Amino acid sequence: MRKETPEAAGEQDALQLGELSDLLGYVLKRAQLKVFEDFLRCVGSLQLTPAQFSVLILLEKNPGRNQTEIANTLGILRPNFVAMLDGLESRDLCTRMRSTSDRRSHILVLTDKGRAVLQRAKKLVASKHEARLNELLGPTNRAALLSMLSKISREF
Amino acid sequence: MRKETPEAAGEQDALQLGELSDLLGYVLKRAQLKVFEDFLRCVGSLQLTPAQFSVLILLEKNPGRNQTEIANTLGILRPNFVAMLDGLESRDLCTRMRSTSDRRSHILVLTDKGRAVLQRAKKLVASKHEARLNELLGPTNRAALLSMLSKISREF
DNA sequence: CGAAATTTGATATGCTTCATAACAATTATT
DNA sequence: AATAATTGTTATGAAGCATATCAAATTTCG
Repeated sequence: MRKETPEAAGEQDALQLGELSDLLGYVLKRAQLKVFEDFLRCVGSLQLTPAQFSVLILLEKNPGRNQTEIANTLGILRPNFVAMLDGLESRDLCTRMRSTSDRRSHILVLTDKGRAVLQRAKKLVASKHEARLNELLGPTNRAALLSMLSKISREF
Repeated sequence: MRKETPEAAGEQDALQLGELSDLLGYVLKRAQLKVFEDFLRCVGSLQLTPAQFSVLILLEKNPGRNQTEIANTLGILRPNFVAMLDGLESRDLCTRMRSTSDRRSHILVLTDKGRAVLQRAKKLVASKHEARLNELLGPTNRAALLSMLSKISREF
């Protein structure tokens, strides 16, 4: 077994990233993977993925909405949202209720358990996940980062 | 057909994102999708995905490396890199050459066509893709954004 | 040296995400 | 009333991502 250093398995010398280090999309993707990874570490004990967490947050802030509305604002396609809701509903985190005004649509509501899990998740995210980012970047930089990313999401 | 405004299909009022707008992972993912989308618009005429583009860049800056080394630095698992290389090789953009020093490994080399396509891709990326980002953020902000994202990739 | 362990590229496989077409039930349009 | 559109759903396929396994080649080390 050749093991020169504890890490760097497979490379003898570090490779040159070249213009990749200046390619925003590349750095963005790498950072996003890291952040999601840490999210799962922090909130994984509640068995919540980032996508599921985002759904619960939206249900809490927007009561009375149906599947299409929630899915659309999250960029989830309606067909793919069905299985996702099945999962949340089977764990009793939310419920589909037939709308009385439009019997085609399902109004989505958080259950008490869903609300409780969401509160715990929010605390984990704030105290572990976002806190670690704050420590790494500092509050000012973190705010600037969020602002620029939001701008890209909206206007790019 | 009820069509109040040209856009916003499916929602009557915009939903509240709530704490999602302050969740770095959420904003990061949305921004990343937008950037990749634009990358494909700009360089799609060359039939290059972001991942393929990153491979070609790495091959150019790191001649004489094998599949494991290239895949590892890009975070691609070796099994998944095989089909990717098959695609690039079938389009005559790169070649696998058996190493003379280690007959297990394949040295990856850019073909002339691969080099030419890469140059054209780089120009498209610089003149259309990154230029648009520069216009949106400004050079200073863009540099700060890159710096913070790199820091997250490395140290988070 | 020579047996055992490791590495490399590859195949098979499964899971998750993402995208499209189509359908029944219901509602809106005209 | 007839037609079109919307909602949730199913089926389906492509793409990304992960693991186990394999043969060939190399390295390690008794």
